[in-house]
Amino acid sequence: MIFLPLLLTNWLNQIVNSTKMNSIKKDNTEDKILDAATEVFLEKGMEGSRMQEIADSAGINKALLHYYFRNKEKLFDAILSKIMNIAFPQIGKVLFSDLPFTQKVENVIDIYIQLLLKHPQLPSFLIKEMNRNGSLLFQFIEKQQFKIAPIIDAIEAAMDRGEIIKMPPKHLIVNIIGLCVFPFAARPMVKNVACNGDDKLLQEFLKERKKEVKAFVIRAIQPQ
Amino acid sequence: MIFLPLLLTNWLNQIVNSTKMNSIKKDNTEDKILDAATEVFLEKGMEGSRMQEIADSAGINKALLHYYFRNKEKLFDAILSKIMNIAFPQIGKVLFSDLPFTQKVENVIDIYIQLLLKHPQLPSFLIKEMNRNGSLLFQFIEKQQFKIAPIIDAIEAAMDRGEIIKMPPKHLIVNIIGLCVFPFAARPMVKNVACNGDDKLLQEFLKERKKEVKAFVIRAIQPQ
DNA sequence: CTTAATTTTAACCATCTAGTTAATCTTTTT
DNA sequence: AAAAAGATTAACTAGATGGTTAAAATTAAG
Repeated sequence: MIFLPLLLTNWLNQIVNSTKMNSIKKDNTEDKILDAATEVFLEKGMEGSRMQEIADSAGINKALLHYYFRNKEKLFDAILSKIMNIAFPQIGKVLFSDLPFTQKVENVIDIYIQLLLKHPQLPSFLIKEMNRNGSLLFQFIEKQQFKIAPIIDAIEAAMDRGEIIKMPPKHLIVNIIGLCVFPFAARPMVKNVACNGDDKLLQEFLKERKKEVKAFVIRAIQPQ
Repeated sequence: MIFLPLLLTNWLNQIVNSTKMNSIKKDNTEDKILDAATEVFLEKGMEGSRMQEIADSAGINKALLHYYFRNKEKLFDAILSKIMNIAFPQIGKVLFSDLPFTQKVENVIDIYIQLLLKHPQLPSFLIKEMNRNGSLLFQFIEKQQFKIAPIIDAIEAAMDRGEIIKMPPKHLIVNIIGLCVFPFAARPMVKNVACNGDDKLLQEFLKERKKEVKAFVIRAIQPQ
């Protein structure tokens, strides 16, 4: 029975790595720019980033940035879809498999926190940008034809089957995402208040989240 | 028995209002500036805000801003402590009362979400600023002599008494705060994905959080 | 009422930053 | 090899923005 967790880990890494951003190092200039821009934008957001810093970070002249991407907005758009595709991984596969619902929930939490451990700046970046320009989200969600309805249907079906307790599905979704995402968004606070400002303790705490969030959610949704 | 919820509501409002920011409208310039600055900074953050906009919003000349507050940083610091004192309300009183622990948890959730309904920009503001300048938090927490240890002790005591299930106290704290805060931080997403972009639906959803978060947390921590 | 101190303003300055231009270096094509 | 196309650079421009200054308006003091 020991191979089961191994298999899960393996398959989980596949999903996460399929969306890795430091793709195969091409030495062509466009990719160098995109990689540098992704890093800087993720760290400082659209408004906090400087074209000069991105140029320096890519090891090129600032004018070359405008040669490849006409302006800052175009460059930002170019990396945004990349980032979005990382942030909204295809959890459909997990959700519409025929595992018990609680198992699906555990898998989703595993995938998400694994992803966040790899890209810890993602939540604060997205929160910053969506609050700066709400239509960003809207555009992306329309383009990706992302629909929440089937997820809600799946949750309601599980409730009807008595697999989990009844509650408004949207609140369940927000709860799960919030539990995964919040400590990463508020990392500096968690680090200072809960981990004495120690980076290693923080890292450990965030890794523990996988186990703790799963246990917490399961207790909250399992029928008595 | 009908007066009990009335009393609770009343007392809850007292706590929330004791930290209200639109204090008694004085017409002196300094307060006009502080009010305007608080609003603009909360909305757009330190870097996104413009001194000109704050001046306009306060109905004064830009130079007057520098007359009262030497520079942007000083002005920001002035409003930050104000905002911090709103964001970290004295939950000590609730936590160290002698109610059953689950009751304390419910009260804390009520207080927090009530506060967030009044100041919905708080979470995204704090996340933005703490990620921009981590030491902001650190300084404030040191100044306020905020200690997490007694809270953890109270939680552990409740666990030892068997009032709630055993789990790492820090994770419980992060879970509760995350469940309260996240949907406000990610408002634009919740609005678009869960509420069809409708503001009224969003408002209703956020109000429902009080009830839903309480029920969710209680189920997750109560002994079987 | 006059003078001094305080408050407010318009105009200005310095700096930062996105974006442009024209020239140079490199690669590809013929 | 010559010419053309593409990639890269240094130097520059325009506009925004934080901050200053000196004068004008207002209030307080004698």
